[in-house]
Amino acid sequence: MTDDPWVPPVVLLAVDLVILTLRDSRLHVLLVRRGVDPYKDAFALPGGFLNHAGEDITAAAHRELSEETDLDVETLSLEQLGVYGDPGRDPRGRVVSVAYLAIAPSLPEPTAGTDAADAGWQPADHVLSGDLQLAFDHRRIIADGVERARVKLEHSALATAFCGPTFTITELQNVYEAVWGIRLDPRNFYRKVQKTEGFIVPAGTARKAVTGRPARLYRAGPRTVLYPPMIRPAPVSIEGGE
Amino acid sequence: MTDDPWVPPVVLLAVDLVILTLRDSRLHVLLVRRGVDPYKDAFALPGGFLNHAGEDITAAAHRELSEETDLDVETLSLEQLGVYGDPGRDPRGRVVSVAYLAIAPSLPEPTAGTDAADAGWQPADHVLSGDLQLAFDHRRIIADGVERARVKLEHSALATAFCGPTFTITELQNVYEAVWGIRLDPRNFYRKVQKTEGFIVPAGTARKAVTGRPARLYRAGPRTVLYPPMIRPAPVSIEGGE
DNA sequence: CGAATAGTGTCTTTCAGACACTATAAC
DNA sequence: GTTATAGTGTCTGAAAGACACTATTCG
Repeated sequence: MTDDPWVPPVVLLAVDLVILTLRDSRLHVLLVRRGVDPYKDAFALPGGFLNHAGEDITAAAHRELSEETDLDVETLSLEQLGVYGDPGRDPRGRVVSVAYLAIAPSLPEPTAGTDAADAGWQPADHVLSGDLQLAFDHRRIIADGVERARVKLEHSALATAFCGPTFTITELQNVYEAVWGIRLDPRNFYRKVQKTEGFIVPAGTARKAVTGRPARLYRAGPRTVLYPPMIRPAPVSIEGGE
Repeated sequence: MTDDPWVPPVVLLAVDLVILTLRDSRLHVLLVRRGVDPYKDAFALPGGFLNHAGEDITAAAHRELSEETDLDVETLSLEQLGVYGDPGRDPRGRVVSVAYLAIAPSLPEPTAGTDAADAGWQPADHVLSGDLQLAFDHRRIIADGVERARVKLEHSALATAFCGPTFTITELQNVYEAVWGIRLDPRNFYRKVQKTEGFIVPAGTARKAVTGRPARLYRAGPRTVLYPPMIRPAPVSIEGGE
């Protein structure tokens, strides 16, 4: 504390979106290619600064989301991931970014990019492995977003956000397998999902596959918190380091 | 959106701390009484603005924490809780606050307040029930912090952060009971905690109670992620609303 | 001895994991 | 019929919940 005429410093506030979806049973993240410096031509998360000083941060996230995807705001999962504000993360000055995690159902279209040079879905494992040049600390943000999605799949009905309005149990299982990166036994998965009351509710039967028995369709149920949770067979590695 | 030479808006960045501890087997949160407007004389979370434009946010949280408590930075749990930036949350202007959650071991001293008019531990349930006049959106932040602590107790060794360097299993059980707000069976708790390898490690035996058999002492083990997790008997209420 | 707290053993039920089996479609 | 996917039934082992019992201190 000082007794001088001290004034608190100001920062630029940005919003970044980690938008995850499933394509070909693999987890993908939406990235744009930057058209301007810094990090020109590198991949980056969709996002941007607040429009005006009075804009709500969550509203800004929704705005950026609808600018980058043609997703319905209603059907959409969007939650705050965290703040990334290391000094020096942005060479332009002190930029503090609020990251959001959004889950999108599989979209047939690659993307309807508007803002950025071009936008597209990139496989998450490819992005995280470090092969792609990413702007700022966005690789870290994506890693945090993927990990958040993994954890939320256990305790919430988030998995249904990856699916369309109706889906089969097998499709739901694909979500878990893709996000967790493991294989699950279909029989046990059926049993577990069915007995978790309110998780999914029947929505008729329909053809989904070209061959084989037609699967029943389900919609997301009213339950948002899963108890007991879905069990992730084993953490990637049992933590122990000291 | 304008096509004028637009410049992004700036915001004031603050840091707020939800510091939780156990006193008399009840969860408490550290609050200060504001000496200045706005919300003069109301209770508020310890915190403040960045010192200078280049200060790291986490560093600012550590700084505020050591200003409010005399806790060792090393032994301390501090993690980001989220961003609270609603326009209008602060009448002075656009203030965006990054909230942090800190867990403190039970301290004999009420507090060594320095910055604020006076500081003290308040029972969490009392604070959350709405009896106390709280500044800004701090009640909401505290509620989020308590909920985060509840969840983290299940999957991490956070509970040991509530205890001193050594503790008995009964003391550890008290942490779970206080934070979760339920009673646990001591026998089953012993079994569960003991077989979670690396959670706690023996640290001799010593007198803790005035009467009865002396309890063994333990220290926090190397494991930070608990797998399998501690099971919270039932969520406060099974979520279902649509 | 009794009171009080610490800690162990055991039974039962529930549930995850493994896997054999049946069901319904296209061809 | 064969092939392919959907869905059910059953066994087994591990672990949570309930709770009787023993252990070690103080007075």
